[in-house]
Amino acid sequence: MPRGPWPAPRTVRQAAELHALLTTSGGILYRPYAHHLLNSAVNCLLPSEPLHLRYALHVFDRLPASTFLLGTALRACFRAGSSSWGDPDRPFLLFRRTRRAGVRPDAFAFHFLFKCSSSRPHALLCTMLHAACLRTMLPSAAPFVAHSLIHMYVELGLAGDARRAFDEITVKDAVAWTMVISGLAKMGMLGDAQLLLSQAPVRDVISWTSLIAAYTRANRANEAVGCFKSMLSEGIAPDEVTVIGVLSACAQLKDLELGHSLHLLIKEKGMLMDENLVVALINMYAKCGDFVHAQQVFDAMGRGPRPHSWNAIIDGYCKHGHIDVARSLFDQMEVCDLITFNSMMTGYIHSGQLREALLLFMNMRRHDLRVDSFTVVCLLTACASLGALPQGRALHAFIEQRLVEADIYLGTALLDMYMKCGRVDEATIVFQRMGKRDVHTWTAMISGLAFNGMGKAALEHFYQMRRDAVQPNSVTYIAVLTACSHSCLLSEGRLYFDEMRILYNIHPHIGHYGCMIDLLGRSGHLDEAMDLVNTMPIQPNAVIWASILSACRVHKHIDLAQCAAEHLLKLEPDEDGVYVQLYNIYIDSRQWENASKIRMLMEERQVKKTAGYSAITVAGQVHKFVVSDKSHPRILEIIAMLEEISHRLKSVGYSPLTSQITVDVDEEEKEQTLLGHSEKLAIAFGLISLAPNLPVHIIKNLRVCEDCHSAIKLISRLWNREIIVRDRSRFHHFREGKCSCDDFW
DNA sequence: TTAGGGTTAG
Repeated sequence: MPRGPWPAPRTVRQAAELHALLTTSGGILYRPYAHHLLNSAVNCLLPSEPLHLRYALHVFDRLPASTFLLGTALRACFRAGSSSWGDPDRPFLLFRRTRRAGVRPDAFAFHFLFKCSSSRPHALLCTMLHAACLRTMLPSAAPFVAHSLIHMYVELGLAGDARRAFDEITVKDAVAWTMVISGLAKMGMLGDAQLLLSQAPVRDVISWTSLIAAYTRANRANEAVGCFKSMLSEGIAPDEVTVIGVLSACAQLKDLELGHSLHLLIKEKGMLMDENLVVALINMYAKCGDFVHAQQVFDAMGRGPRPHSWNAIIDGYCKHGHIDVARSLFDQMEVCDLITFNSMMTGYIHSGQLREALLLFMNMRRHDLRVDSFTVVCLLTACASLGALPQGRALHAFIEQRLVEADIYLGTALLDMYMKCGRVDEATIVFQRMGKRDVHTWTAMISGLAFNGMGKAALEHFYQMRRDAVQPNSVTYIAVLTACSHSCLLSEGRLYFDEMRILYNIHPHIGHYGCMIDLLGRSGHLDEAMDLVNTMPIQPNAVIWASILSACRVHKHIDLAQCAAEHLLKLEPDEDGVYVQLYNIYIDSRQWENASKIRMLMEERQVKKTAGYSAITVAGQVHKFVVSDKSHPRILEIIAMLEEISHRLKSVGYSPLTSQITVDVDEEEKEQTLLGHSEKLAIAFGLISLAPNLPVHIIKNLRVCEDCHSAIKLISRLWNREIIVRDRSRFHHFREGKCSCDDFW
């Protein structure tokens, strides 16, 4: 054992040698110098293996308790705690043991205890440590203790406690101000953070930056940019982190001009282009649709092995519909992560390529990626638009088994899936079980009820939403007005259409006008509907003229129908639906000549009729039928069932609506054509293959024809079967001879 | 032995 000063160890090996000396040479341990040496040994050991740290703590256990060593040991625990092998209880056990030995903890001990507690969600423990600290010392006496105390409460999301800890400090230093402001901002208490910022004696780059980032995270990009401007006007220079936050706000606002000027600022100031800044820049350019610059930054900096910048540009391409470019980048990636897959899958889903999305999902396993709630939300969205109920249910089971953490997005996507599959009861159960509901959740519920023809229930949910103090937004009002129009609730619709402006300052856009015009048209107030078309501040679009056209058909208003059709044919000359609607109107009113003119016009313009189909899922397999389809392997049984249907329908006085068929064939053949409609084939197949207690669930790409609608009502009664048909724009729930749409669709 | 802010997917 050398007598002179022993050099502080620099390597694990030197530290181990020192440990050996310290533990074998007895008396030296009691000299303060040994404590310093031990301390530097721990510094060497900390970033190395868990075994070394355990050894160091083992040595602490055998040393006589001292304030100094407690601090060092707690620091060791804290450093270890950030890795997976740290024992979370150790610091608190150490603290208790030393206190029992009569040792008074000092500021450093409390500092590290608070730091250790930040990662443990244990509010009571924190309060007890806080109280112990106050009994021993004043946090203000050592500013860093006050800082770590605030930090601890912030990390645990305890805003009130963080604020109290701050208020307790008698002499508040600049860091304490910054910490409480950034902490409140991080917890989403933006109003409080903003107020404190205005009261702070010094506002530095960090407090401004945290507020900017928090506004951006809360989707309040305008306010984030506002903060940035105030910060500049106070003469505070932004740094890299500030710029990242503002770039993200620019991406949200699609403010390319500001984004580009920030890029210039980065170059001018020679800011460090680290990965985070590169990601933020690429994201800004890509979200603004400036792929020339996005690609430039990406090619210069982002093509590294790590996926973050790839993710930013891939998501940008997906969001702008350039799925193929995104996919080609995706295929070039060496390392993908969950975000890459989720972005790509979302891209595919939004562009309607559901199969590709599901293939990617299958691929995730090969990359050893665990599915998370984002992924499940993507898949549920796909199930919802496909109407894939069994697959959606499988995902629900996956959630119930807690294989993925459920959050508010997941709950909303799940209830939306059930709604879009026509399962109002299951959607309602999901809704009722959700602990937290935001405006999206309520809107999904209201719009789901609306499309399923339960307008009154939708409005009841709207009242309840407001009772729960959730503010409706523009989309909520679309759902509310849809509920009114699908259930013909005219006076309610009028009320809400006016109310949204007065109560919430939401100005109606084309979608709201569309719902209102649809509602007026359906209720037979075609003049009023046309008044609104003529007086609204926006040019009417195809959806609006299509509503007028359908209302004209129901209310037999030929002249107006012609006018609406003319507008539609100008706006969407290739859309077959318009021709078909107008054609049917002429047929209904027996204007054969006009009808054949429409037919000729279609031929002339080479407009092709979209092939109608109906799909039904049996035992996880989707069966798709087109009109007069003979391709199904069980076609003989299906035909036999169709004959039975025809026979039983006629026995209760039903006569097929053959007037809709204009082809010059005999009545028998017309009946056969109607019987071969895809929805009837799908229902016949459902009746022969599904258990009698299961509802028959059909998904159709076009509107249900009138003959099928009447026939299905009767089938539901005769077979005592619930039949659900999702058509192009709504749901029909057939039960006991009635339909939820009240024959209005 | 002591301190604060951040990006990409629904």
